[in-house]
Amino acid sequence: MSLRLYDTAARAVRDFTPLRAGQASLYVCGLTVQGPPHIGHVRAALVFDVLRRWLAAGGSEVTFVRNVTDIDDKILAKAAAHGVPWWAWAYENELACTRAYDVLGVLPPTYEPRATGHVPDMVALIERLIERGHAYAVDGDVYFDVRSFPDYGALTGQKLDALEPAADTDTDERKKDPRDFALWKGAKDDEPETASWSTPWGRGRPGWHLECSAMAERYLGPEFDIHGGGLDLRFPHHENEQAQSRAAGDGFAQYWMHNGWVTLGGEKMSKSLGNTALVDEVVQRVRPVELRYYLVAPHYRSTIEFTDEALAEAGVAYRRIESFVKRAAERVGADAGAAVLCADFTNAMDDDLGTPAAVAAIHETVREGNTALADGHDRAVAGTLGSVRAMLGVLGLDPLDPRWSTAGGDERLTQVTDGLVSLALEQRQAARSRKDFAAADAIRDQLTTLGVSVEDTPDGPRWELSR
RNA sequence: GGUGGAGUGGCCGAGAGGCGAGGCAACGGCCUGCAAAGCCGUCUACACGGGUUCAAAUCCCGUCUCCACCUCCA
Repeated sequence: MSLRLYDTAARAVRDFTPLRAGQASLYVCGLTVQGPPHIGHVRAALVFDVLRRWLAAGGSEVTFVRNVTDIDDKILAKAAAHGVPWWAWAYENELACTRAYDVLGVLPPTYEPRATGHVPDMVALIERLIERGHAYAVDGDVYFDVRSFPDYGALTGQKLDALEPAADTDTDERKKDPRDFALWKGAKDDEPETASWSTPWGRGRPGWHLECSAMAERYLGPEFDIHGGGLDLRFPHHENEQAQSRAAGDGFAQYWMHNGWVTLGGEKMSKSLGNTALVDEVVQRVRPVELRYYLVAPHYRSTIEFTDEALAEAGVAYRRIESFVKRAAERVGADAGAAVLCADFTNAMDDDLGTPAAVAAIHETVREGNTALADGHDRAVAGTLGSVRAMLGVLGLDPLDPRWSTAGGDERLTQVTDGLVSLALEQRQAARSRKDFAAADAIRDQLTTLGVSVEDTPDGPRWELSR
């Protein structure tokens, strides 16, 4: 089986056939950097990170572009409220987002363009749209003429006349149709000088949707394979992007993918509801790799209801896998065993990124590995270890990846600790061999109190810092 | 009003006409000096009411509940 993906535009799972064989081009809507990222924001990045890794694992050369929206109404408003320049506010939050992505092991995109750096591309696109009769300028604003484009609404199955007229746009009598949306917004007197650029229609700033069309074309060409983003972007954002680009003559995205929500208390995580869990906060409570497992294991199109219990459970499940990988690596070496993906895993991932079944395949291989470990079948241990690590790698969850290394401490201190614990364990082994179990257990209890958990294995005792 | 989703065992979470996903918890067993870890087993669920079918969690009709988008939004 080859890769099949759910295409929002087709409302069906379709075989993925890239425009250019052996290559895949992706454009994903990144964040509007108006505040620090929460779990929901980062889920979107994680979903497409897994897609990108899977495409690469299949041998594709992936070009992955994820934009940063660094100018918009909210950024301007929040920066003003905090008394800082809008560009400083945007950049500060962009850095916070980058840090959150990095903490969770999201690979950097091939390129990460910012809206403010692409005004000339946007102007050129607007000019094309005006020439083709799909846009018109009024008093420094430029609008897309939705009536001029019969396919408007195709992506999400909207009929123009059935759309609920929006209060703010409906009253604007300069527009030909209330649903016409802004390609370009003329500068207003109360907005900072630095937030406008000069254009043939006067000074102003980009409308939200335009940037993605312009940047996707610049980096990926007039048509590309996959466009992704959160569910809420389907309409109007993605609908408008598609309308602009196609009205301008571009083929644009061949597949549209949208990830589901992270909810809290049954509702979409959002600033306005105040029900957000910031990445920085959650990462204080659980290890980032466990948070990643939690967000990657459910199917990307399903809702994740964020609860501490579910998060803790994900941590336990992940540690089961991690524990096998570490014990197996100690036994046969980290790189023993070929990186073979199980057929179940591959089939699951090919079926619209079925991470739940893929994770189940990992757990089953772990069970085989544990059995091999107990039976002392080192070749089987090596085989399952190689396989498990390869599968985890696709999901960005390999515990042996240096990125997850918790070490980072003083190396000399680590050596001393290791020596001291070994010393204690030798004492304990001596007590055990003379059947003085009271003494042996006392040593183990003391170590436990200090946060060192001890377990006896056929290869002797092993220890690690408990969590 | 328009559009699109969801309701699964104690919990998380897949599946989408027949063959008990997987994980967590619980219980029983094996292993262990005792633990821990691990392994084996038990717990047979699909919102409700009808219908189609030899067979329905899965298809059809109806009902209820919840969520999302149509304004900024991952």
